[in-house]
Amino acid sequence: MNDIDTIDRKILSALQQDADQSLEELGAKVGLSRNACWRRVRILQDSGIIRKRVALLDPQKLGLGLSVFIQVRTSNHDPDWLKKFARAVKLMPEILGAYRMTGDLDYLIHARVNDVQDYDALYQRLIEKVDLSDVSASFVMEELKETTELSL
Amino acid sequence: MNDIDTIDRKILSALQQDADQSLEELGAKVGLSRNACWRRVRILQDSGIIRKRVALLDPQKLGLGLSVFIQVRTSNHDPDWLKKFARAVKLMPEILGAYRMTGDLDYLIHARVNDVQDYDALYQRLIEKVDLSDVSASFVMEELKETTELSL
DNA sequence: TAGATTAGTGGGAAAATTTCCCACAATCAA
DNA sequence: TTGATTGTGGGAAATTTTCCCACTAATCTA
Repeated sequence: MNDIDTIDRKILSALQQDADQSLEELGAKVGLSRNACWRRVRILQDSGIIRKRVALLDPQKLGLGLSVFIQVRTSNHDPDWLKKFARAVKLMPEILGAYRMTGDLDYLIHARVNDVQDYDALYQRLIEKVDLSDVSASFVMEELKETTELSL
Repeated sequence: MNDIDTIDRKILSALQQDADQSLEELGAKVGLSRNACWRRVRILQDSGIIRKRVALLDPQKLGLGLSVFIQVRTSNHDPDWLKKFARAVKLMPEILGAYRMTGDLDYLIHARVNDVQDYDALYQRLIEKVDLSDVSASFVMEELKETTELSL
């Protein structure tokens, strides 16, 4: 319920970068004792501001070196179609993000695959599950930035 | 160096969902003893397949409810421009991703801000740092899927 | 201003967890 | 059959978490 202050922001920032620190370390970093720090972290977790802690893997090393954004336009706009589309998207693990957008494109999908062949396979699987009138892909040539850290 | 087997994949999958489990728990989940599991996790970390562990925060609760994709075209293609653009993008914490793309758009930026006003502020800051000939934004109306979990 | 409330501090400590080591068993390839 | 790999379980020191408590400093409220 309560608002976040500067120290909380420091804690969150540190944990966004590395969730493996001990409370001792984290406390030192934000200028708080182990105990005071622990209490704040617990509150941040209970409030849901810290959603969870996860491991981030290296896409290259797992053969997912190709990042692709897929722009989707559809003529079909009934709610049933959307439900089916959402389900399909959730079941395909190569798809990391899927968004309904403003503007001229209807949906934007972010996926990670190994290569163009795999992209094509993904594309085929997708259009066989839901009908899409207009699909176009742009591949990522260079990743200038990619982070999970939110601005605080 | 070595290849990843089914058990490794199970470990990675579990840690992508929740990095807070004890080795005991994790071992039970993947059908391994605490010790065997610990050894594998250490190897996965040392090999860099597990890049790091981080806390994921709730964007809504932090006043970052608006997700936006910014399509950028530029007439300027000299390497100096790119360097400046990359630096600008890295310094702006609202920008979560920035990619050089194939296709008709040159760059794609993913950002999170509070509202349209804040988007505009971000836009102003961006174009004052680097000159962009053609910028257009699409806002996310609905998040069908958003995950950091890579397909294994 | 006095009193109450809200943090923070440091000490303490049980419990849990991590991070190894070891001996031994099972499997597989040379 | 031997050696290499990888598992198991036991053990245990070291570290960390997760509280409690008493006390203090700062702040806000009546």
